[in-house]
Amino acid sequence: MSINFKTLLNKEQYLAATSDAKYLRIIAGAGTGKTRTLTYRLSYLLTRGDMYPSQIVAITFTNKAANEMKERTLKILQDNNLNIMGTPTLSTFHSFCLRFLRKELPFYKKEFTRDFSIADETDQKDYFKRVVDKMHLTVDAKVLKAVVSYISGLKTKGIRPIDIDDDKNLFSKKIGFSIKDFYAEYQDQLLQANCVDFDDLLIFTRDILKENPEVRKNWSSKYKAFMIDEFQDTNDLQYELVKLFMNNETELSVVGDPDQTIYTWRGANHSIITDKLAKDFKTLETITLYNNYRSTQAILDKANMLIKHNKNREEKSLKAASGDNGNKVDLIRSESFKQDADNIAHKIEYFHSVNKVDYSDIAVIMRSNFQSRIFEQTFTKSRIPYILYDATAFYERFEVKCGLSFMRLLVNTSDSVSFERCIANPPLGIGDKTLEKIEDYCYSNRISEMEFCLTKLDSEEIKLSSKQKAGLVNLINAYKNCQINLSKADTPAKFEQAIQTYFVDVGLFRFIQDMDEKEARTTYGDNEHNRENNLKELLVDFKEFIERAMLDTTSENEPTLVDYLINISLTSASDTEEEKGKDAVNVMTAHVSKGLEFPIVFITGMLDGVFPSSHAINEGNLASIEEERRLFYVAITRAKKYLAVTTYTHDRFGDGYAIPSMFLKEIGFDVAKMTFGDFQVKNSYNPYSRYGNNSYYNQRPKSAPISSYMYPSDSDYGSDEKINLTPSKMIIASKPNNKQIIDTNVKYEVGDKIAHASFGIGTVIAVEGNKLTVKFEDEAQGIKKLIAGFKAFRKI
DNA sequence: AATTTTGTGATTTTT
DNA sequence: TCACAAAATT
Repeated sequence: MSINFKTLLNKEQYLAATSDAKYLRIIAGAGTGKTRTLTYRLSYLLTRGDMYPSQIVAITFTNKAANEMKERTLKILQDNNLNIMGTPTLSTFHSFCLRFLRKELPFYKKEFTRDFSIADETDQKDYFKRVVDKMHLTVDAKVLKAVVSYISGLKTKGIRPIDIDDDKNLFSKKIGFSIKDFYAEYQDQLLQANCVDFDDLLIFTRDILKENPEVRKNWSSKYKAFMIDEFQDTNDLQYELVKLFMNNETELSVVGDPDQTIYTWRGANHSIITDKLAKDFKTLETITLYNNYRSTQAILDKANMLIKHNKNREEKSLKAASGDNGNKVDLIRSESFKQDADNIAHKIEYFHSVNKVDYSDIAVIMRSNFQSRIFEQTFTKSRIPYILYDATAFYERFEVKCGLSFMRLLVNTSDSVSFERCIANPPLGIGDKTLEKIEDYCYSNRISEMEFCLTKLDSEEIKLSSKQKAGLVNLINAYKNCQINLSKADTPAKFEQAIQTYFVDVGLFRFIQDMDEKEARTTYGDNEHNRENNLKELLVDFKEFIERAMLDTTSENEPTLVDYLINISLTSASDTEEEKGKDAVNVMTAHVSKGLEFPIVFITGMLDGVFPSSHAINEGNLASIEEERRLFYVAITRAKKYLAVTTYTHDRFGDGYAIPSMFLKEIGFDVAKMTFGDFQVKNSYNPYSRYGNNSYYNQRPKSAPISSYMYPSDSDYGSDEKINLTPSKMIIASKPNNKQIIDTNVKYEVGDKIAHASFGIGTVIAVEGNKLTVKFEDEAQGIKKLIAGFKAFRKI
């Protein structure tokens, strides 16, 4: 049996999936079946038979996308009765580099051990604060914020402290101290803590590959093909990395859509896909997918209308393959953000009860996370189940972070930020002053804070009150006890038990329970044991990880706490895999929505200063607005059958009068004609003024009845309008057992006939060791080189 | 005097 | 939810 690519894909998709071009660029507009093409391309490469699965790398934007592609590809293979030996690597750039560094970092940067931790955003802030202290600087919050964002800007570009010329640096002059020294001190702090941040994962990988030709040679020969998804959001550093991991033999295929570049603030550079790639790889072949299978023409019309306003782009417009115009796109207007949420809830209920639409087929997309709160409240009140794709992910929550800090301390004693968190929550009576003393002592004696506690607590070198000392003694006893328990643990339950005992012993559980109680008294008490439950959830999550790791037969190593901590540090908002069967409305930001699709989509809060964001408006340049426009474009193109955009007349604090987003006018909702009582909305955005002349910052009518600010309504939510919907269900792939035994016993000779999964019947025309040259009966396939022993083909 | 608790006001997007 | 300043506690 073989995969019949031709019947499963359209012409362009087929050409893209089965192309043998060494360098391939696939330009795929929204909804053109990009993921489908990519998974089939991966299946093609896996079964072509000239490389091992382990020699193929597919890079995706999120871990979730990676898992999804893995499942879908395995399903394709399974459906076609194909087995492969081993698995390809599917991961993000960051995870891929992490894998590299876990092997190489301790050898090339000797200060690090294999058990280094990864600093997330919160940790980074703490490290930056330490730098301020260490350098005896007095900087206010604003300046510090500017410094942090300046450094993170440098880091995404791959610029290190040594690359900075301080004399020429204008930023250093502006802030009055050396940014180079500050940045260098930050890196030193991380190094002391045996810790790397997200950007370091990429920078260190690049440096090691660049500085050590033998490492590069070794790693680049490991892989024969790279596939990169969402290539329009790749930055220069990531592109440099790809090239470093490639050699002259390596195949490269990339997929992207320049109109969906939404991460320029993180260095994404879409000229890589539009120009650079063709310059670096002369034989680059390009295939464009233009048939949109996702949305109705009414929705695509809006998307096309919108994106036309971007000057810096190549003309391209989306066409519905179905030819179906579909339902018109609605504009829903309300008086306030509360009413907006009510209206959306109302409409969702209508779809659910009248049109029998599953909640899970509905998405609410917003610009920023702060907009989510009202939907949580409203949906809870209206008993609409929902899943929030939260940026402050589970692992970022205070109580979870505390728990994780205690866990991190177990594997990395140098992690000083975790140490700080541990002695502050629950408080041990050690504050800034005492901590500073301990840190100074540790710094001059070149030991970590935890080592100090474990070995020097009785040495009287630092005066501690009896209470402080008792607290630390209790901590180290629990700590040592936990380490013993962990080393003895051989079942998931015992792993969990060890950590739970630890949490109880250090007083974390008691502390978190007290917090819950206090909060229950001050708030409306809708979340009585929230924090405690989250902490318990962390334990369960850990247990499940160990369980999965123990069942995973592909890994040779025993699962450890280190693996768990490393694994979760790269898990992001879009990765939160809620219970799959749960029928719930999906609430998320436009960024998170990238790559997803839903039959029904509401885009909420189309207001000046919300979408486009006030930041983009304040930056006052065309590029920022164009990026917001692309972001809105991404949001619109998520919708399959029905789309509504919403706006309201009062801003989110309820005290000012909001101006509708400029984008509404651009998609044909003529806001210029809509009056706000005594003034008319003109242009909401003026690229030459810092605060756009008509933005809501400086134009608020002082007093007028709210109702006079209502728009004339053209969208009758809840009416008997007929919506034609055919809810489509995502097919969830089951996990096949992919452990296969390579069949090396079969010997091939010239003249042997073989049957290949993708190419059909062929004849062996040459044998060289385990490499076969096969001529296929299908003229289009021609002659291919295959490796004997692959399950992709067999002797007949 | 050092530390912890309490109140207040502001918040882009994420690997 | 989080940071920061002021008040309360040890």
